[in-house]
Amino acid sequence: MRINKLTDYGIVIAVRIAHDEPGRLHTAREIAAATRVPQPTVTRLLKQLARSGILASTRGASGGYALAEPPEAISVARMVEALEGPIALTECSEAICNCVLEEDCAVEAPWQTISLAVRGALESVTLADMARPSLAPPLVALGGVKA
Amino acid sequence: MRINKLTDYGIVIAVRIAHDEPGRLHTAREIAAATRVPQPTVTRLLKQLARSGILASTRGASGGYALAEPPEAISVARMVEALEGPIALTECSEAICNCVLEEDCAVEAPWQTISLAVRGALESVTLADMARPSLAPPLVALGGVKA
DNA sequence: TTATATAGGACTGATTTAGTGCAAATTGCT
DNA sequence: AGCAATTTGCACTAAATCAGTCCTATATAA
Repeated sequence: MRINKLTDYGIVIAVRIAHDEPGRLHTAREIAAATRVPQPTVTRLLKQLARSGILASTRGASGGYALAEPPEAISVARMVEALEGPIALTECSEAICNCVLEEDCAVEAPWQTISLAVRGALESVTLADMARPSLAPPLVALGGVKA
Repeated sequence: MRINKLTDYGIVIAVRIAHDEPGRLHTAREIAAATRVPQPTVTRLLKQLARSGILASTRGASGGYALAEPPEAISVARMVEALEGPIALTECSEAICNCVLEEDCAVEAPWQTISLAVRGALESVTLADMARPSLAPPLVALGGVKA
């Protein structure tokens, strides 16, 4: 029930970029220094975020990375999916359930529902929300989702 | 972004017990045979569920396990917490954030909010819901939790 | 042409997870 | 009393995943 540490780092990195003025390029080295995440790891995460269209990369000298979209348009769900694949809490919540448990396993459908709800939670928080945590986050009083 | 396979098994096991008439005792061997989860693993999970008060155990010959409460009273969140500890998506969503990233890391608060929302989703589905998946689950149309 | 970046992949060590095994305690039955 | 079935608790091992590193190729500015 945890996201990867790498995913966590990736989001911290994206937040770091979102913090700065839009459009400005950030190099892997600069971000590594600022966030204290080891540089090779930063490099890898930046590549991955760029490949999935969240960051825009500019190659060559004086190149770097910038957000490909405004931070309000980038949800946490999207970043998680970019960094660690589709959000599925169990094997059975994926498209093809090939677990070997009892046939009337019966747990599949509820898990898909739960995954959807979790995904909704991650969907409703954006990079912009993460970048300014002093303000009240949008989900404040949300303890349950029943109602 | 996955729950442990063991947690998944644990829930399948609990559902299996919930399926049967209430109060009837189930041995580890019987459940292993029914669910196809290896018996030593079943044993361990049953112990863990019993220790956290979700199952009631009876020792000795003709002993076994039964639900300690009606299935409607046991949420998925509770089972997840019993089997793999508190629900915290990142280190920073825990009580004490001792990550070594930048000081103005700024990601802590939003993560706590997200964790809370995820917890809400897991809270709103009970063992009873898992046990009868043919009926429409309660969260059906829930795509986002913003409103 | 050179220095600075990203792009992509392969590789390694560490940590976690899944699964196993064994000795002790408890209870029912004969 | 003794035996068989069952839970309890801990320790151990093998496998998978994760975090982190390194190297080579490609692109661009000066």
